[in-house]
Amino acid sequence: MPLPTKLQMVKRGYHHGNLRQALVESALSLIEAKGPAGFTLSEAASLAGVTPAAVYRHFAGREDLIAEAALQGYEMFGALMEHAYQSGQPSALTAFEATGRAYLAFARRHPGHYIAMFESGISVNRTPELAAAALAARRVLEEAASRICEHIPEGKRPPAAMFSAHIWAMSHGVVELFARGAPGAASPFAPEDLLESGIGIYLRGLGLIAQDE
Amino acid sequence: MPLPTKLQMVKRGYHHGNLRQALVESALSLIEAKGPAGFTLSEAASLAGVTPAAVYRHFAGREDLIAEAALQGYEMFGALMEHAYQSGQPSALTAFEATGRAYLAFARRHPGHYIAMFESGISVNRTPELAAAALAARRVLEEAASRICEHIPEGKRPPAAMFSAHIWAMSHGVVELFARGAPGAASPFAPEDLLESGIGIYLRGLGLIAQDE
DNA sequence: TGTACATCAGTGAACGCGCGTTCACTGATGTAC
DNA sequence: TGTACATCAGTGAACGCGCGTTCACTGATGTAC
Repeated sequence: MPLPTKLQMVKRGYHHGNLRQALVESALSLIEAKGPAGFTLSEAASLAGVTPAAVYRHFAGREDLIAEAALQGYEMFGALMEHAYQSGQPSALTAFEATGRAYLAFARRHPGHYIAMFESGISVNRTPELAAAALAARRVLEEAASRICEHIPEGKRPPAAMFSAHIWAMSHGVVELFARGAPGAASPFAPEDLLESGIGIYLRGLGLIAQDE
Repeated sequence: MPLPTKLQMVKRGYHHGNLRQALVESALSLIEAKGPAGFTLSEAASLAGVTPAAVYRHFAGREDLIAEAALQGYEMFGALMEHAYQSGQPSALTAFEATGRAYLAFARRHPGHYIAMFESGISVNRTPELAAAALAARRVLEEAASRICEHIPEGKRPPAAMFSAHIWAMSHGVVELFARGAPGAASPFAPEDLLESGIGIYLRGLGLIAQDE
């Protein structure tokens, strides 16, 4: 008896085998290629080799499909941030910097997910599941920020949530303005360098990196 | 003979009087209310009290109308930044901080323009005119950054373009993540405070504000 | 001041299109006996 | 091992809709004489 597993997922008869996930992936490709507005349910269906009506066996509709793509994105994103954080240990500083880089790397490597999450207009409060995944991802950064705050003298220590919001905003801004759209859109600097140096200056402002370094 | 001017713009006969601008303003209201995807040419026309076909007397099509809204946005934006910059003079620092605040204020006060400019997906390189307006706005911030750079000892002085890119990114990130969408979306801090404190810490990192202040 | 005429901003009807969604159906699969 | 049957993932035809866009037109305006 030959091994079936992988082949069965690829082979197509009347039944698809794993249509739900195939649709999510088709949607991601289309979103990546044509933007969230250019994405149509029908096109995603035909890219998955299936009739538009078949989509309704797995999703409530167009929005629901995008929401699933975003959910998977948040889950990946959270996991990547967590992994970056762990790999930067034991130093609180390097762990923190690694999460900053992970943000940009995620946007670069998974543009479809990124768009579904941040540019498709679907609300994170659409389902409790989605909200939870988004919160979990944010928590990683907040946790990293709060760990690093312990190194700041108590008097001048900013709230960790504010600290992480700053970093998140800078990361997001760099991605939106310089990493997406036309490559090298508006700046002579690579987004990675921009983010790295920006975070560096910010951390220096908090007294976490020596002024004379 | 009674004074005609203002009334004629409001009164409507067969001819509108100032349809072009009325369409832009209708488009802005719709974009603000329903997002860039929810905006339709037909709806903008009927909001302006006119048949969809009439739009084609003034614009090449739907995209062209959005582009005009974005263009007017960039022009306003540039002027506001410039004004903020001037009003913060003569101190390079306060002038610079004022431009940061102006970014957020613009997004708050003119959400339709802001969306047309940054979230509608129209490219800044669509027309030379649009590109020029966008560049001019960016130049104000770069100019402010470059003036402030003179206060930094030469050795540790970052390129002004990088400096301004950081500030732009942080401002943009704060707006996107915390000022738009559901109010108070993801942070317990007011966007204004978040931006102000973030820029403050960053400037401290550059040695432009005393560490002990 | 009045008439003829050119201009052109807006009309309204029509178009083709592709969308999201529904529905009764059918064919493949897996299970019970 | 073979047959009957339940399940349900996919089909394909159809729908109503509103979109952007076009076209020949018409009515208001301003100007020349």
